[in-house]
Amino acid sequence: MAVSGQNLVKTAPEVQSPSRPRAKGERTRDRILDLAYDSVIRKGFAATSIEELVEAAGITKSGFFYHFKDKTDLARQLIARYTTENARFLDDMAARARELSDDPLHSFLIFLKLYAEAMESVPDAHPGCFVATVTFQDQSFDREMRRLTVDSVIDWRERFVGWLEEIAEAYPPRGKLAMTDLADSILTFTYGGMTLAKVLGDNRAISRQALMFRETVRLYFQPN
Amino acid sequence: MAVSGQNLVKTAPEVQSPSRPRAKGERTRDRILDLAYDSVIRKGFAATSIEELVEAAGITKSGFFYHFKDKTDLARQLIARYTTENARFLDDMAARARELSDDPLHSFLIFLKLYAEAMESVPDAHPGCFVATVTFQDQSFDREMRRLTVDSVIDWRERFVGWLEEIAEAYPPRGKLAMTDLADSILTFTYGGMTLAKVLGDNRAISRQALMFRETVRLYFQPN
DNA sequence: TGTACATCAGTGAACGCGCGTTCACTGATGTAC
DNA sequence: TGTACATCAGTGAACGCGCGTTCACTGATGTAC
Repeated sequence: MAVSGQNLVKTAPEVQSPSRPRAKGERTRDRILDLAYDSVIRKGFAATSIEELVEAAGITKSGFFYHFKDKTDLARQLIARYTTENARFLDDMAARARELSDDPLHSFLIFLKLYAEAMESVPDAHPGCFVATVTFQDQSFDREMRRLTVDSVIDWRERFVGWLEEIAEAYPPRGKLAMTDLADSILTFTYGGMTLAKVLGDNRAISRQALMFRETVRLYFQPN
Repeated sequence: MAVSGQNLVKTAPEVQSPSRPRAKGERTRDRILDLAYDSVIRKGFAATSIEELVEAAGITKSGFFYHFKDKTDLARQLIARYTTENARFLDDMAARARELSDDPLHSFLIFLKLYAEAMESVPDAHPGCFVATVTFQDQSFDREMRRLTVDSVIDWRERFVGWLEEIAEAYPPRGKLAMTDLADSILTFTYGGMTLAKVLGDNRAISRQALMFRETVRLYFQPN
């Protein structure tokens, strides 16, 4: 209980004495990151002002600059934090799905079901949403940040491709689709579903698309 | 040749004497809209400054305010123009596809092929990209503008739903997917493909996803 | 156990710059008589 | 055919406000001896 209840995200590489109660400054910084996350999801990074963040966090503007070198540094830390969190999110889900079935196709279908459920309850809370929002909106980010997001996307694409190839070996596919394109579909319906959700004000758009893709996979690999 | 070679987009409801050479002011305004379109696609609306637009257009900032009441008015005119253009774009494509086959499924597959081709050559030039970018990025837009985009999205969703239902009547579908979800997929892979294209720097992302969806449709309705 | 110093986590005031917006004014073109 | 006036399509200068950033300073907590 001492350690496990703590914050899930650990950005700073400071490793010493992990059981010690977290410093005050670290909590403030995390609070700012939380607030920034919400605001960026809703309005984008450029429209998120430092002023509104510090007001909500209950400190002054100069307090912000104690924790972050400049606004770009905030972006950097946000991206680092949420690419990590996104990886863990998908990782956990994939692991659970794999546990529930030894068959690659079945576990993949379970994974998509879990994914759809997660998207239905709190679509905005999905850390991938943050990554999508940011990459979509800001060209002003430097190479380092772009690499972080690109790497995380490519990383996941490859893991899905591997999974799909495993499936294709056990279940001969009906068509000649490239597994890469199939894997990309997961990213595509997530990002596209977010947009649709925003446009239509329909929170369930992502999960509906997830279930649709699930049907596609099922039909594509299922023996007649 | 006199009329047909003119600008395709007609925003102003001024109908009198259409064969008269266009006024100087109208050309300037259109030039600004063109420049704004490119910039919004690349950087978003908030990051598009009036200053850069007028410099590129070769006029002064006050000249801008002769043509547009304020910056919001620019957004309004852009949205009006590109929802119209997007409708025409899809309309033409659907009509051509329908001409090439009487069968609803076949013509739909042709439509998706044409769509994929169009996305491959110039993905950014697709007016739908503008609509997506704008709705995704700016919450600050007023009800009138949101309605314009929402209406155009819903309008197209319904047309696709109708088409798909027509197909489902002729070709009994393999599963129990809602036609609405299938229709939404077209929007989803377009928007999601744009994001993917931006993240990976891969222009062909949308067309690859379009062809994947085409396979899905083919498999879903094709008699065994 | 007390004192000296260092670090932490900020405060408060000011600055400067970009950017949207306004306002008075202007040369060129169009229209009425 | 010329004159008077109106509209078009802008110019140029100035304003104000938000917002990111800086800088000198400060109370509280931690550490060395």
